[in-house]
Amino acid sequence: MTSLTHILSDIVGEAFTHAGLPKELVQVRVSDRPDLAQFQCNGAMAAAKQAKKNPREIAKKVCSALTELMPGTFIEDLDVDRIEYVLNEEKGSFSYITSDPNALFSEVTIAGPGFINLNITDAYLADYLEKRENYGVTPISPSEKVVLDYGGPNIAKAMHVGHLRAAIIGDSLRRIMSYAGYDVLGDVHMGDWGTHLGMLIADYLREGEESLVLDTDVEDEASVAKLMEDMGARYPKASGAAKENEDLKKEAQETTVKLQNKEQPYYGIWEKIRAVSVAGMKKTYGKLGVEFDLWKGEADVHDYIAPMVEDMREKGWAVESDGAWVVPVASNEDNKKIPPMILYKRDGAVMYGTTDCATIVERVKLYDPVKMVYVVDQRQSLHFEQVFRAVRKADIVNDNVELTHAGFGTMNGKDGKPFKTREGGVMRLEDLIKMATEKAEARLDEANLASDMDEEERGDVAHKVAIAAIKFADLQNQRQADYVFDLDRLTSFEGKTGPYLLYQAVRIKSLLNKAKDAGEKIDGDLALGEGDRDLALLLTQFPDSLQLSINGYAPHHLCEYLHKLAQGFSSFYGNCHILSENDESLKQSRLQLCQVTMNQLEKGLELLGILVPARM
RNA sequence: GGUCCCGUAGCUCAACUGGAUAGAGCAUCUGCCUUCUAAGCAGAGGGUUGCAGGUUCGAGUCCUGCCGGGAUCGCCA
Repeated sequence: MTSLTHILSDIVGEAFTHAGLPKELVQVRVSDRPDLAQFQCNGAMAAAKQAKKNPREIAKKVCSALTELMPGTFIEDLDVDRIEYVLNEEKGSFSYITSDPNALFSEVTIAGPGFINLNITDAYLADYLEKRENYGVTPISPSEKVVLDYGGPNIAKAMHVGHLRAAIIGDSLRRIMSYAGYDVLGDVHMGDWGTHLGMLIADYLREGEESLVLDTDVEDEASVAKLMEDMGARYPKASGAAKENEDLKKEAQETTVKLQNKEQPYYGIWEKIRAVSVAGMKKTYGKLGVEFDLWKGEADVHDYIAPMVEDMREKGWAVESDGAWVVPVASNEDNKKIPPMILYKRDGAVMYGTTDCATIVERVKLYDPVKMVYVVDQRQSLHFEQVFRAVRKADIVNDNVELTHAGFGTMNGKDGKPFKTREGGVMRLEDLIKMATEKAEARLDEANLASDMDEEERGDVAHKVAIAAIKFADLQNQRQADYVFDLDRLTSFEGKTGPYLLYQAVRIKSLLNKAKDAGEKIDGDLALGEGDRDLALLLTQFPDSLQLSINGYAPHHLCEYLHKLAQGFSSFYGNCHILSENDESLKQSRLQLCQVTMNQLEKGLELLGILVPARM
């Protein structure tokens, strides 16, 4: 990224080197005291700590070095001692101020225990914004292959709100990383090979109702929905029965083993169940606007399992234990108990750890990624710890490949317990989207905004608003922490919400359209004044928010930034004349600022998986 | 019981990994639609960051001990 803070960090870093200080300590960032400065660098204090010296003295040396490095930046050479004497009374700290329009810094100040505060000139700020391509986002080079795993819905089950977070966070990370130059493959990685299917297939066969499955037409939406409905009702019944009855449980386990051995008729029924489920899943993910590059499942790696386990046995990594085949992954250095990872259960069936390992085998073979990232519920952290240890132990991946479980917190209800509907069940994703869409439609009608829209546009706008509300409400939360699922919040359109961001983008669109209708070209230079500076400064922070999001697999940083930007624009919009501005060059400059803001908002929202309607 | 995570405004959440005066939204209150979309703007009130110590120029953030909540601990995923 060549964000403004990176450029400033490089410059101040040079000054550090010049002053004989380690430049790694330099990280210029947006000041958290905007009343004092635009940017700050805390490196002098860190350097002082290392060298056991006075941080203000260090900061002075850095400022002197800055002057030497950038003659012309300052009106005259920085005589630190004199300036301190001169300006001390004025500002309570010493600083250097220039009015040179070609300068980069307009003010450099040392404050408090040793903060180096930096202000840049409006001219440099304008120049930066005009010349930066992609808003300062520079794609990594060379590109790196990344596999992102963020699906995980089980086939034969309706998708519910529990699948929301993985989908939304993962899809956003896919978009963000892709934009930042990574070669990303998003994999839905469905649960299609587990015991729940043995249970379900056994139930169909016992009841003699397998034709319900086999006669379903994958092409026909109603037919698909009907089977999904049937399976959705059947599974809890079968699962409950198996818990009560040992024979049924055994039957389900045996069926699972037969299925995993691809025996008929089990495998044939399964194939149909999977095809139907995928059709249903694609529809739901489609409504959410969540996309995948790979529609793979656990079953797809089945053929990798036997050779993988064989290899592990030969090399002694896999051992027999209580009738099962396991990989011991505990280590002496552990201060916690890590159970061995089970490859084959006593009954011969595989577990999801087995398929997860085999999936890594396949991913290495087919894609050879440098990162594999799992966006999966935090509660599975032990599982991933086991899997990662097992594949490293067995040399399936080498040490420079990153394996990350980017876990997310549980979605709780208002009572602090995992979210349940009033009926005690889980809320379906389809129902959630429907509720939000209806609410958005009502809002359109209420504001009389849709009166001149046709039915299609009205539906499209309502859908975009609904998805924006749901996604933004989720994405703005820090990934790791549990959070409260609040239907009112998820379908709220005011305040810090997705629709608020859409609204700001739409207002700019509308304004720019008006400008174009009036014959404006929107290609003028930026000439920043008092009213424009805050917005312009905000616009430089986009790449930083992306970088933070990538580093932490945490899209909420981007959300935070976009919300600030939208607020900044809204404030600008309320306080400044744009189309009605009499000063022609100022008008042009402001239109330009609007254009950049709009582009960035729209791009940023797109990276969150949110689309902006033409109007709302 | 072992291990791990969490505790920030009435509520829901941030705080760029140790920085300055802890920020947003909702809710409450006060203004603003006769100029570009009021899904908006300007402003007010609201905090002992669970408690008690410690580390240092400096702690919501790090270390210790409590209190409270949650997750997880071999044949489910």
